[in-house]
Amino acid sequence: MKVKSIENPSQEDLLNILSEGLSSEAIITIFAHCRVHYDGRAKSELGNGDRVIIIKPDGSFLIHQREKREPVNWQPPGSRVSFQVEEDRVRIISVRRKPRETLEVELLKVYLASYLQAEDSEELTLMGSEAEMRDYIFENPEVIEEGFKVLFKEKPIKHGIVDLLGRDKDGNLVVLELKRRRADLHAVSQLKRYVEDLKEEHGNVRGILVAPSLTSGAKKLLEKEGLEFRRVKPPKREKAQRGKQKTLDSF
Amino acid sequence: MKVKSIENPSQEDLLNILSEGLSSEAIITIFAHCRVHYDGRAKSELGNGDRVIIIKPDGSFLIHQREKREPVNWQPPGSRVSFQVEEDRVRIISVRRKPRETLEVELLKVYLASYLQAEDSEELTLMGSEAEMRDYIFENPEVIEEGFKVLFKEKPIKHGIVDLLGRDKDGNLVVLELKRRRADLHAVSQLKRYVEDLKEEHGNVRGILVAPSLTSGAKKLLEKEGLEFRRVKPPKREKAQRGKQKTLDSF
DNA sequence: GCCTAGGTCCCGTTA
DNA sequence: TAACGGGGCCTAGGC
Repeated sequence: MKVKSIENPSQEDLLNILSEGLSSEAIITIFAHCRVHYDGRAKSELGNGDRVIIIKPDGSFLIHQREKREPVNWQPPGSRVSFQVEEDRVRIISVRRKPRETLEVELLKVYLASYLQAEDSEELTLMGSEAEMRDYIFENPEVIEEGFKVLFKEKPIKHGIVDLLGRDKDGNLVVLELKRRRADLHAVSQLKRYVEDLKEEHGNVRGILVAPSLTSGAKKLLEKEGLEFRRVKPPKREKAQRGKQKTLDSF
Repeated sequence: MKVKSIENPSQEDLLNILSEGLSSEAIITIFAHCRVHYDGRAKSELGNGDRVIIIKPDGSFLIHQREKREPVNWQPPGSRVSFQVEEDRVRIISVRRKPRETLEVELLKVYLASYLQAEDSEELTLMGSEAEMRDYIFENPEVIEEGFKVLFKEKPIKHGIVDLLGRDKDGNLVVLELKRRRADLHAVSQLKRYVEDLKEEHGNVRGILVAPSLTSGAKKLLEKEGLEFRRVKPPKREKAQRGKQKTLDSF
């Protein structure tokens, strides 16, 4: 039986769903009027209301209100679930170690208890990421400028990791910072950090921000710092297997 | 009737749940074997598998696999849901405008269709945020150092917005960058940007990173740049109503 | 485990 | 609306 659900379950029904769901590695979903307490990296309280609660077999724990994409409270994968039974109510507790965090849901009224023994071996294939942009430029360095050659992908330097490092036709070192979406002040600061880092050991170093567009503030700071911009949109292409080759030569 | 659920629903049952759920502003939850297509800021494909699908009345749309805290596919609040009926299957489509994004779920087999007319007026109260840290320092500037005085909270400068701006006992301008958790390279770059910005118009400017700890790389860069560190942990205290007072004086 | 950085980030706030 | 920065961010990839 792949799925099980009980509307307005008795306490016994609820405990059965929870035990069976947990032991069979199912995804458990509960509709309930509840209250939530969290303490860990931060601390929170949520008063009584109707929510959707999801417990996954990897320990992920989600509590959703009727709005927003984000769960109002949660626990990340690896957390351990248990439950406490009191006279008239059930408490679900999830504990994470390192950092220590506890999430406690007090179930005041359960409208629906259910689980699904999900079989799913598929993984998402995503197109249009920064990683694809990087591979695209690696293979087509001329989209940056004529004569540009890539030396390194994901190259660790003194303070950080550069997306792409290469040389222009005049032999200058060139740092590329890629953004899949509109680049902001943060992106410029990041690029500036890399350029200053490399300038300490090499002569002239150019920094180019590569993105579909720039925020107004990013443009101002970029120009003030003598950095450059190239407009490139992330390609939405099927990805072939990407080789791990990272270096062409010492520089 | 606050909740409704049907196991292994017929196509008619399923369409009823969807229509009723959407029109009554309920949270809809479906257990289904499905396939998913997304196109928008990026593009993705997800092959057949069992998932939990949640549709909220604000347009939020979540598709969860059996692992991870994050939905494998989603649509943010404000998206518009519709469905298409074919001979043997139902397709749920969610469209967002600005940017244009579409999410399409092909339901191959539905194990459970349900909705909850959730009533919930409670909001989360969170303790231990950076905002609380800021207020704490604003009220207790001596935790930074003896003689330190705050001038501005959340002060916009030329390139960015400074968390706290003040003066030390010698009259030097002091920029504080706060982090509620261990500060990294990014935080140092951010602080450096603010300090360089203010140095252009004021004489000596000190930059202090205020956080519970530092990453190794952040420490190295901080020292190299002549910036400082103060160890402060975010307070987990109940928040009173926070005044909006931001400035004490021109500087 | 720590560090570094991306994300279809989401989200709130402000000009 | 765009811009800016926080987040209990989460997640992936190195080391």
